Amino acid sequence: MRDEIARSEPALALLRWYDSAARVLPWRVSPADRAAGVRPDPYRIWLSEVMLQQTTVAAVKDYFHRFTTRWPDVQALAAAEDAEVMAEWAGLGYYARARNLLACARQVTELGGFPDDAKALRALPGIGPYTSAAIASIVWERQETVVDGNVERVVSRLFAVTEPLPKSKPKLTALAEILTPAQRPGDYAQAMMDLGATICTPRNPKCDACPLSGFCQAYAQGIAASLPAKTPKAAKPVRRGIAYVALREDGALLLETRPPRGLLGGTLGWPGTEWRADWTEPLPPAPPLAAEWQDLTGLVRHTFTHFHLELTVAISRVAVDAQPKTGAFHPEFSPSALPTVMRKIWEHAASDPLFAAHFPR
DNA sequence: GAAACGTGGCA
DNA sequence: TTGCCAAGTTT
Repeated sequence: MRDEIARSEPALALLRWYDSAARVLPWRVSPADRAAGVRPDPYRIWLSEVMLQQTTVAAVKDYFHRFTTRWPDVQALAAAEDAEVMAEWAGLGYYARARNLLACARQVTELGGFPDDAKALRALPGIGPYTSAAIASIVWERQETVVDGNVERVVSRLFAVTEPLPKSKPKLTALAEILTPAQRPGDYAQAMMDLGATICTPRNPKCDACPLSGFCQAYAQGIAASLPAKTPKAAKPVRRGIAYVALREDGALLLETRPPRGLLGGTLGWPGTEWRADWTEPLPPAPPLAAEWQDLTGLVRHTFTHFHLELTVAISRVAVDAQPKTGAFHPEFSPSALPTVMRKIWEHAASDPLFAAHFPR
């Protein structure tokens, strides 16, 4: 029991800090409102947590607003078309999240609501160890421990864990679980993440302003900024390919929905060659229809998680009766419905005189 | 366990 | 310009 109390000291200090310093976020219930009995909306917490996976708060905010405006509850989202959700997600990245989001919404609707424990949440598509703990603690006040990048950083510093990630992950998780209080586990989880985002930052941590500095072994040793250590990542290879942008005489553009799995799975894009690292000169063309293709000067560059991409863009204007081998002509087209790499290709093509008349900038 | 999976901001 | 980093999950 004495150990329990001792362990809870950092948690209590953190919660005191959170009560006065909690960030205001569109999906969050303030600590004061939470204390008054306001329960967060599981739909909004779930949606925000999925959007926030490997993604900054700044990048998420507009998407969260558009999603909740268009689909105010999980039943509305469950009834949406796949293509509508993919288009609304376009630009946010990690598109498996959008596919799993919709699958999850449909399962939850079938179940009649979100499960109220971590294990059942964990069984849903797109919900892993982190997200299940986040929803269970924040929404349902379960004593579950969230372990995200923030928590890994905070805990590795508190206990001066010098072993590099990802090998140290089990140790960090165990330490984080010890810290988690039985009271206010949801506010505690959010406080840990706020602390990591605003005070215990990756670079130049603000230890002078940290409510936990008195408990922090890395601070005491003067090594906070160097933690957590991480195993170096492999260098990114370069892949190359050709993208084809066909403009029909009536203004329609040739697009295809990519296969439902893998890179950019289920998103809209321009037809093209494969993106290969073992390219030969010149790259064998693979146009989606027979036409006079004009190679644009310059390259479209884009970097994914594990490779750099350099694309040549070929454009053509085709007759209204043109029959593509792949994809379909879209009379209505918005660049915002494209993932970023495809939007870059569009920007490149639209700047060419052949297209510029149709799409004044 | 390792690799695949996006994007934008920052030093 | 380049590499690191952000509220991870799936296979």
